[in-house]
Amino acid sequence: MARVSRDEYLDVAETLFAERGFYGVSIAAIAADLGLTKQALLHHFGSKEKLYGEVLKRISKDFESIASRSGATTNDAEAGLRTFFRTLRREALAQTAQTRLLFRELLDNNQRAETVSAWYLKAFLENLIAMIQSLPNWQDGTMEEALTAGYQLLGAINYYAISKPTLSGIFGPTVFNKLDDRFPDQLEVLVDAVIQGPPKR
Amino acid sequence: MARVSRDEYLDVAETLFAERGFYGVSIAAIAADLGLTKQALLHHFGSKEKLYGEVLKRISKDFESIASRSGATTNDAEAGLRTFFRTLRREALAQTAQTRLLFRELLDNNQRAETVSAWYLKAFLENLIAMIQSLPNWQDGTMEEALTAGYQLLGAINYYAISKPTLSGIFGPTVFNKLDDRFPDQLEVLVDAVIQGPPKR
DNA sequence: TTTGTAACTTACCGTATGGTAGGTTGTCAA
DNA sequence: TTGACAACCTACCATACGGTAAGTTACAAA
Repeated sequence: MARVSRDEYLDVAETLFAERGFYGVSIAAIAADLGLTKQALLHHFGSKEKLYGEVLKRISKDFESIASRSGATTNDAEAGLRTFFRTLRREALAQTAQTRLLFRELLDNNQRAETVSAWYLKAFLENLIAMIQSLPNWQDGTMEEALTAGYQLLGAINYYAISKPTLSGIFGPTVFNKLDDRFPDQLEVLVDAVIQGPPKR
Repeated sequence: MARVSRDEYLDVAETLFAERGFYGVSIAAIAADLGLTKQALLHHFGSKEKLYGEVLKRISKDFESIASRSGATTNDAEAGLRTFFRTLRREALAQTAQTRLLFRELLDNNQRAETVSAWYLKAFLENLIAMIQSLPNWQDGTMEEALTAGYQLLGAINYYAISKPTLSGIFGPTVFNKLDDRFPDQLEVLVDAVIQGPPKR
């Protein structure tokens, strides 16, 4: 693999899959974006499904490194969690193609079996659970409560990350920029609320 | 339109579009699920795009009625907001096909222009902004801050609503049921945090 | 009893798709 | 200098797709 690097192939494929979904993109379209014929792509990756799988694998690796970089470094659990979600938000907004693609994966899941992303997601979520349960106020919180709390924050971040085109379309780019500006502080409010501990019964 | 009712057509189309996306479903597949040929579908709806549009229109109507039913009935803003999100959560989990389809719409948006959903979404979000800004502690909060806060809560709810297959797959249905059980209380924690007012600067 | 019409059907058609077969070309180690 | 191989290419194929055309059937109003 030489004239065009492997990462370039995957970059283009990732962007297009993220934008239009697996069925919405033809290998010919991806190849055309690279200035190649579709047979070049098939030569390198064997099939469309395998190419898609490679894209997912790479995202999975990227995510692992983000998770490990931002988590567990400090022994102050509260600060660690705050940093974790701050990093996650930054990354989700910076890598929108990846975020979109993972969303599609979440939506399709049941269809294309043997989902690559499920495996890394499991590790990711287990790490998140551990971080929350190590908070001072969460000592008697169950694992399910911790996951629920963490997952709600993930949703808040990711949902917003994929909504840029829609929100910009509805309210205009000026308003959207202000949203971007306010987002971190508002997120901090929710993270703080989680840090207070699980809901009382 | 008689032997099969219009709503049945739309039910099946909605389910399949939600499950596999616009490009992932053929009109022949939808027709087969109804025990018809694809030409019957084309006869009624003209084209695949128009059928899809009809599905979106119906969802849009459903959502409007939910929004109007659950909002603004009371003059206690706090209680109103709590009810609003509680209803939203219940509805998102009950109508997963609709939730999934709207998610896909959010992801595709830029592609198929003239998005039907954007219009109803605008009204929906403006209503949400108004509800938050009418909270006692939000009197000096900007519209962008209110939207950010509301959108984060929407994200928390919707993201979870489409994650059932994945979470069940990763942690098993038993754990997932516990999550379902804990979700409302944890959501209340976040709603409470929002009710406290916008983040201080 | 006829006539109109809605709800379908079978028979096609052009196009796009994923994938195969079999070259051609450039590079680089032996 | 040659041989091998990776990185492409053109040509082709079977299938599936969205959509059109031209019926057929059932039924209800005139």
